[in-house]
Amino acid sequence: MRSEPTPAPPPAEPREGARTFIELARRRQLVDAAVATVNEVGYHRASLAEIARRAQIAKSAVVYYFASKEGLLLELVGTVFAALGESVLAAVEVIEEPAARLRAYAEAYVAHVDAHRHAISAAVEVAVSHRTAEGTPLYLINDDDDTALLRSILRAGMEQGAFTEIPLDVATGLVESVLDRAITLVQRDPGVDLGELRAHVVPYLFRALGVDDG
Amino acid sequence: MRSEPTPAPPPAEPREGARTFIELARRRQLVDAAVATVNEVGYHRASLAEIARRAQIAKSAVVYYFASKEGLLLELVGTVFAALGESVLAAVEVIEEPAARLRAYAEAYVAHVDAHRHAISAAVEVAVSHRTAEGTPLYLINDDDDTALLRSILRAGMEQGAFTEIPLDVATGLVESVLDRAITLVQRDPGVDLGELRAHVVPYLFRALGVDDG
Amino acid sequence: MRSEPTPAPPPAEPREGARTFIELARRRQLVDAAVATVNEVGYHRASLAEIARRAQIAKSAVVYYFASKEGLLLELVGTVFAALGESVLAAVEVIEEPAARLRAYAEAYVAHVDAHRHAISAAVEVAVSHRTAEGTPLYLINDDDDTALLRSILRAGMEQGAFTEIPLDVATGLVESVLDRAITLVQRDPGVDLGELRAHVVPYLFRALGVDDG
Amino acid sequence: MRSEPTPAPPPAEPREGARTFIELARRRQLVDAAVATVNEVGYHRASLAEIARRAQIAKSAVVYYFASKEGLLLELVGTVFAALGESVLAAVEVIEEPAARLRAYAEAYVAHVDAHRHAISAAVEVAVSHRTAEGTPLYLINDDDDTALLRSILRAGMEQGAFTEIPLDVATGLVESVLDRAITLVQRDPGVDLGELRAHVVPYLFRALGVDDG
DNA sequence: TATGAATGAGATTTCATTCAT
DNA sequence: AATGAATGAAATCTCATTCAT
Repeated sequence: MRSEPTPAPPPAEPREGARTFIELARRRQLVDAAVATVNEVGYHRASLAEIARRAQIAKSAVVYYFASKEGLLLELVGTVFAALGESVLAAVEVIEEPAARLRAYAEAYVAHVDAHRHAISAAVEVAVSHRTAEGTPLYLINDDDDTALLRSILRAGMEQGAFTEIPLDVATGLVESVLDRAITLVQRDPGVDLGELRAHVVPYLFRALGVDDG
Repeated sequence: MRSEPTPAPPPAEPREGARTFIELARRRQLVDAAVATVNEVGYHRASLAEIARRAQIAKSAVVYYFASKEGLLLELVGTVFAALGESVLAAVEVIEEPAARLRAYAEAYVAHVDAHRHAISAAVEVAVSHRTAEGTPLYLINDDDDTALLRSILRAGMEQGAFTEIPLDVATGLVESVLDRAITLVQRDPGVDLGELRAHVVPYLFRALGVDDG
Repeated sequence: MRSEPTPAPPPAEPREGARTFIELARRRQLVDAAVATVNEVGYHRASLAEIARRAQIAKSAVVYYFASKEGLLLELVGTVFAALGESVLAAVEVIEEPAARLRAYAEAYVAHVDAHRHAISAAVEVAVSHRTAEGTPLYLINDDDDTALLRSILRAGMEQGAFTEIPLDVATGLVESVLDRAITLVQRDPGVDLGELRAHVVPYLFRALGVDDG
Repeated sequence: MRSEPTPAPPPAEPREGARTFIELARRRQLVDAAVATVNEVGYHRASLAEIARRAQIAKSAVVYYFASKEGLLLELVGTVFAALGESVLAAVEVIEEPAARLRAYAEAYVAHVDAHRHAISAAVEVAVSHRTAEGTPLYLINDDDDTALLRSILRAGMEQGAFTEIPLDVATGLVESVLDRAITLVQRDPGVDLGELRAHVVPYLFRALGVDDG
């Protein structure tokens, strides 16, 4: 009988595109539950069952909203780092002068980590631990995007003579490492007080980069 | 009524204490295989089967020598970080002056990471990803020991006025973060050239700590 | 105490009996989608979701119209084989003489398979693969009905001495097997050309049954 | 530490190559259990759990001996059809003349199906129902191999004028279809008596192929 | 000293079905 | 008339560990 196979229209279940209000709420709720789970039991014990239990929902509902566990984890990592990126961008974009931009960047970065420590901790642990089906770790995906802003600040500063000349990659990496100290601390102790770090990190960076902080 | 002279206890099971030569060789072989496995497939796919296959040994032999998978992983992390500690200690202990000691420490640290990148990468991934039965991550175990030497160098430098005054914890953490940039790099790309980093890391640290490097 | 005139019962649920036009259209649409799905991904991956996606309809609508997945599959198999039966019946019923009836039967059968290969392929795969809740395969249901016409032709032919004497069951089965070669071919390759088979199948059957095809 | 990753030696668990006696026994036992399961509940309800239950073994043991459920099924199909192939080959290879070879082929084929009806039924159902990960049905794999012998017999017979001239593909397919009637019968009723079929199938084929069976 | 065999717990994922709207 | 949301059952597979030898 008439059966001309139609070439598979988009799936009827929630994927991409227009999302219901309730769907968005559920997705947010599940990402939150995933953050909590990773923080409490660690990435590799954060099973769907554990996450679903914290969200008070059935395991299969997680798969209903995200196509797979990996889908949920990628959303977690994506949204958390996107938020961090937006924070620093908002702080930096209104400023012109390189040293001031670097200060704004660093302060916004550490402040954001301080304010969103649970989410950041979880996202970093996932990014470090998770591997895609082909074995690629997440931190290898979109590597440049994340550091592009910092790199551009440092480049401008060196070109204008405001910062000591150091190979751009080295400088970017070292500044990033210093800022990531905040992450390391909240990962080790979610209740840690970042006050002292926040007080000293900008002077430390300024000295390291030879900024004349008169 | 302890009168019957109890016969000497049976020779220790391959656990602690006196270890035969062959046993030590096997343990080293297994740690090597674990390092290779973690580097190739990542911590959370580094199963006993995968490790045993690389060691060309039976899965059950791993348990025979280490009692559990966790035993092997702890040994891996322990030996790798002990070796790093020994490298820096050897480099530092013949020197007196704080700035020179810091230079020696930093150079030895990065050189060791450079030379043992596979082992370091694996150990760090395990330390970050693994959790004990109680859920404790490995990087929380013996945390202070690892930084004690660096902390003492920095303390001395500040007391003598060679380094800028910064809260000791903050300073230690920031220096550590900078040095760990080497680890981040080899984790992202096992073939990376650390030359530029090694050339600039000490000047960077010296500036950051206000060392007068005349 | 039946005194209150009970109001007319609500219009029948979309089950049996009078069916609205839209309902019939939906059912046909869903059967078509099921045929396409089975052909594309095979019976045991032809899930409700997959079928509904091809019909551009919600999964739950399938259940709404057919009560269960099995209902849809039974309808698919039923309608497809009914159509085949009608084709051969129409071809045969205007003819009297056994050999001519057999020729008409065979030609109509293979022609129908040729013309409706997608539907036939799917129906056969479902009939072979599906089991009811009690474990009965579908090809065991209504077995005799399908072969009754062929059997009657052969019986008449043998009684009249037009066909070689063979036990009726054996003869019917062997003729059926030969005709089903057409189905096997379209199942293996939906694009196959049945021309050669159609040219040779009747002579082959006539020889096998000893028909004097002068 | 020393970690030159060795390029993954063969797995330590039972795969290919040298097989223990006990391993061979287990594999045979599991194939038998799979045959029984498929016959009793049908292909697509023949789960690992069901198979393991019949073999009185743990589910995971099935995966221990075959790498996956598919591995077991492929072995089932492979061994069953190999045995059928060997039966007919042994019957045919001592004979020269085409008509006699065809008779031997047909009789051996049906006799083997008769004698191994359970295994054949299960293998056919699996071959029809199973799809590989890419969606290919099993009956599309190695299609030619199975019919090569029959085809060569028919070709020789036609070249020598012993059989009616029919396109080789058509002839081979039709003979196969006729012989497969035996399979259809045992699939429909595992206890069926094939006596009548066996008595009439060769004369039927001989007539169909125009063999002068004086 | 070492291993092959076997297992049980748990992980992800699929899916038909239910139900309120 | 139709659907989105949600679920529970079951399926395959992974894996550390145990044990007799």
